[in-house]
Amino acid sequence: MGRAPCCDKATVKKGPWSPEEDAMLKNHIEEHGTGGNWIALPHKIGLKRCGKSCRLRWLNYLRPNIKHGDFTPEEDSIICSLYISIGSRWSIIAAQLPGRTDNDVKNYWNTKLKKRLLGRRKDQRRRSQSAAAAEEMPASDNMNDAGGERPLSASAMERIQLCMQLQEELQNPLAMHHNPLPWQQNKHAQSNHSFNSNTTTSSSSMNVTVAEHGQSSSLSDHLNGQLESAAAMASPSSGENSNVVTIEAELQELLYGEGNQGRGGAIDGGVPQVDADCWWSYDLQGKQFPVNCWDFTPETSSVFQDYTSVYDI
DNA sequence: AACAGGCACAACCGCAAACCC
DNA sequence: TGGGTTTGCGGTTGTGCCTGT
Repeated sequence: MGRAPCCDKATVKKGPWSPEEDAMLKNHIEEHGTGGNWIALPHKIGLKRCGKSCRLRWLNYLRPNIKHGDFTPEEDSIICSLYISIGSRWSIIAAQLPGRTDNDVKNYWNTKLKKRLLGRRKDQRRRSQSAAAAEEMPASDNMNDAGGERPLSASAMERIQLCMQLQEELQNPLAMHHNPLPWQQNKHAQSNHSFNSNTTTSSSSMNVTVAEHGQSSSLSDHLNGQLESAAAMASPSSGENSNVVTIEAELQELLYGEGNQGRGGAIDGGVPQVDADCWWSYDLQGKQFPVNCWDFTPETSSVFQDYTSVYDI
């Protein structure tokens, strides 16, 4: 017995929405609301669409106040800083951008921002192919004794890579001249951004504060230490698991860690940083957002080793 | 001019959480 | 409290347009 389908796939229409379908859905929702049941809605108005499809169409396209078109540098900055902080929590990131949907933000990140930040489009393909080839190698070639471990998620890999690049930029600010990070393009913006979620999650009391600060060596030094350790870990002479776990713990602590809350996981040197005492506070009607949301778990350590090798760390 | 590959965006899929009875 | 249903989310895919060769 599998999971029951949410709709009858045989009779449900798929693919792009026609203007007529849009009009039907929009008119109905504007007049009657969703009725609290997306599954029943298409049947009610005679649309041959899955309820989920209707919901998505409404939220991402038909809903009032949806903003289409180019993202502003401020929005770029918000997306980048939040992505580095919390990863691919697109709905949360989108909640900080009035009129933007999670799908919009996700697409924008995947097609533009990511490439702009990483700045290694061509190179990346070659490397990811190498990584893919490496994944296909027998477990004994590719994994440590633990075996059968899950690979890092793509977003975790990206965040590692972004942190790596960030570290490089902090070491050599001039290197950013040709490919500045969005927040660096925006040097003259106000020194503090305070975002309040008041859009799609209007009941949310989530607050994220991102500030720009002057250059400081603390994070740069700290990152240096982490990355040197990572390089040492990746070298053939130091493949012990205990080292790997230590690196992970330190990296995690540096970026998100419990013991680090006093300094708020701050990122200095012109990079948006989250507010000190509670670098990422999230309280949605009493629900606490997990602080350590980077899926960089001890069980992924061997893959981290692979990563450091593939990316020439 | 024709073709191939890249890119951007919309839409779909499957899973897990939330909700309801 | 447990099971079924619905919703929300993130990842992935499909498709049309653009660009380079």
